[in-house]
Amino acid sequence: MAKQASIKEIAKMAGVSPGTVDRVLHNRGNISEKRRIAVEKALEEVGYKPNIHTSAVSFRKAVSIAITSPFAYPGGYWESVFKGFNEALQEFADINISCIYHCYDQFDPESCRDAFQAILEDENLDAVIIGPTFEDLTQDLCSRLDEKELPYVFVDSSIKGTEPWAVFASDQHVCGELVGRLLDAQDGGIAILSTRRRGSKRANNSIMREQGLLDFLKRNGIQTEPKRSQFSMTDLDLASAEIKEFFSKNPEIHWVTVLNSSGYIVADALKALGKQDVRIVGFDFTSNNRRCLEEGTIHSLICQRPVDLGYYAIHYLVEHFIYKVGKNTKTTLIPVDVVFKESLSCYRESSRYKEVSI
Amino acid sequence: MAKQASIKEIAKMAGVSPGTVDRVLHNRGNISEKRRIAVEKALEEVGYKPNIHTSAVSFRKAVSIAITSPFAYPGGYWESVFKGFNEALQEFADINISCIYHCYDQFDPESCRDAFQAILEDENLDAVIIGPTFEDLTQDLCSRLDEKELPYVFVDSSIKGTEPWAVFASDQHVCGELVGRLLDAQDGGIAILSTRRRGSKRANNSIMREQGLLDFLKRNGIQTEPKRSQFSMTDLDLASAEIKEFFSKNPEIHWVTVLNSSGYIVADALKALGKQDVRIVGFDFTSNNRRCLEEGTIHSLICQRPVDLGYYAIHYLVEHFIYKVGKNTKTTLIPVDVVFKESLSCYRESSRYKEVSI
DNA sequence: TGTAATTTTGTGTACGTACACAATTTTAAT
DNA sequence: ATTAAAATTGTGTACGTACACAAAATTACA
Repeated sequence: MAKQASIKEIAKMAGVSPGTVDRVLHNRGNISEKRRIAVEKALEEVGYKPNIHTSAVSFRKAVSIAITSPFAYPGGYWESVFKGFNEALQEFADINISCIYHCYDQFDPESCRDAFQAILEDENLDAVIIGPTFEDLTQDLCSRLDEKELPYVFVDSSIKGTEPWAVFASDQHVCGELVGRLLDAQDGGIAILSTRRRGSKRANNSIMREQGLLDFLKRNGIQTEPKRSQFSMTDLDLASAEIKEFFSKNPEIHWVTVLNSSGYIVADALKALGKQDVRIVGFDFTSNNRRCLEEGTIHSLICQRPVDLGYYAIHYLVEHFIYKVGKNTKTTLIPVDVVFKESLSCYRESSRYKEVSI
Repeated sequence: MAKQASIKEIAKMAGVSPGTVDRVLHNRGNISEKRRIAVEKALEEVGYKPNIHTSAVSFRKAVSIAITSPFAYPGGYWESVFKGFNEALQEFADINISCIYHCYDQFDPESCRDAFQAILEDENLDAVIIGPTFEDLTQDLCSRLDEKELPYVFVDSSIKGTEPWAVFASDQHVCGELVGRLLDAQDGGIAILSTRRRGSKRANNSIMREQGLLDFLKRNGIQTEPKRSQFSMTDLDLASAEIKEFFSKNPEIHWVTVLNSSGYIVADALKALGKQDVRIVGFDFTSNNRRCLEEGTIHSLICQRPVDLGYYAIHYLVEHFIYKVGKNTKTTLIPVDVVFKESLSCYRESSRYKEVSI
């Protein structure tokens, strides 16, 4: 644990003043070639790293971050992402950060357009966090942000044709393969049930999950195509009827997955029918899914650590503001968890673990 | 995001000097009742929280931490814990921390005694991190540390009859239940294989895991007791022979668990035999187990996030030194992960996620 | 060569906390 | 009431970085 060299020491080594070192560090220009090289040599020599604490102390600017994502419903996926935002903001309570939320209805492109417009009209922003849904709208937003040279990061998924500063997301193909592993199904008995979309395109995550599942089945010698069906996600009675009809028409189905957070709707419908010979693998640690896991009507949940997505997005931006690091696009792959009834009690959906009194 | 009040502002509110506020904050004494109450009222009123960054900057003491645990073998469990120590130390590179390792042979009480003795003789320590094995020796060490008023924390498991400042561990009973869930076995075909111990008592973690598994089986109506057998963990040829004999004598066994990190030994033995009709559920993301998961000879691994154990232990101590928080024993329950072949690629054994260039 | 403009470099202060030390007030003892 | 001792309170400086501003050096131009 050798003590870190300070700017002062670097200055002494290079035979310049601390101010000059600072100019090199922050590319502030107005510096002679000779000294710049001397300073860079000294920095290199001792492997200089700024002291995060004093950097943070000296960082007196206020930071304004806009956040746009689908609306966060209580107990839902995006609420967890928001929880992550707040956890990070709490950790950075010493720094003056203001977040402005511009949420949209993930089934209504118009509401998304409005949200993005509001962001583009805000002249006071330092960065944007995007939980994307509509590809074209998001591409448009991003190219405008590029013009304004405003950094933006994606959470949950990324959109092609954009230049984000960072992406925080899980590998959805792996999620799909895990579905296959967890269903542990025999040939011919598998169904993929999904929520009916009103007009809008199918979510990219869900497409990649399906591909992962199909690849798994192929690799493991399961030939029969999974059966597919849809159910309503707005009218629960209708959904229940649709699900009932599907299973009465397809009694050979014993393994089911729903590739978004709506697995609980199928679980509840089957529970009402008293049908217990179907294994359901669902997605996301939402309150409804949690309940079904507890009840035993959902076999397992594939979870994406949404809290971490939010936490790391804020963390990344703040660190980059403090350190004044330039753009260097990175994708952070967040691990995927498998949660069973048995591990419900110890699964903590927090970027920092909870403490328990003993 | 209301700006945090500073000590100066608190002082103004209470009509005292900043030094007086500091004395209240750190219980330095020598303060009149009247002012103490005034300051406490002001602190309460604004919900004062120290600025972690300036606290860290002002913290100029050197900290010395002793770490005692079983030896860390390459690719093994404790190596990951050590990785966590180093990750935290890197994060706190600004602070002058020195760690002294006193590792012992987890099968040799004498070596443990020596390690503990060395810790007790070190007059320069500020805290101790203990990865415990031998109950009686650890109890003895802890009571000596209590006498010296040295803080100590446990990682991996805790020892009863001690007064640690913190514990970082996973719920082993849950781990055992997960084994049951993952084996997904039928009555009568289950075996618990374990490594033969030379003299020493059985590890507490392993006992609790077994209890969790038995509880799961009972709850799920599996009546037959699992078969048990032991194999050598030092002589791999002997182990292989023992495992071969067990399975030839018990052909009905199709579901096997090894309740410590040695699952790969069984997996390799069965692979050599060409026996593929046995599902193995193992423990810990060690390099050997990882390989077997990849090969498909181990079905799934229950993993304890050892990196997090190390990371949080250091983190806890440093934060407590900086904040000068008093003893307030807490147990932090680290979640348990289930890793399959499919999720191998995205499982990151790090407290801070890795970045990937896109 | 002298002067102004420009570039380069150095200096000083702020951030909020911790703590040593100085200054002041209170208490005790005569 | 006086003085010493003790208790209380206030002041000042350090930590390492960031950045505004002052100072110095260099260049441009007459």
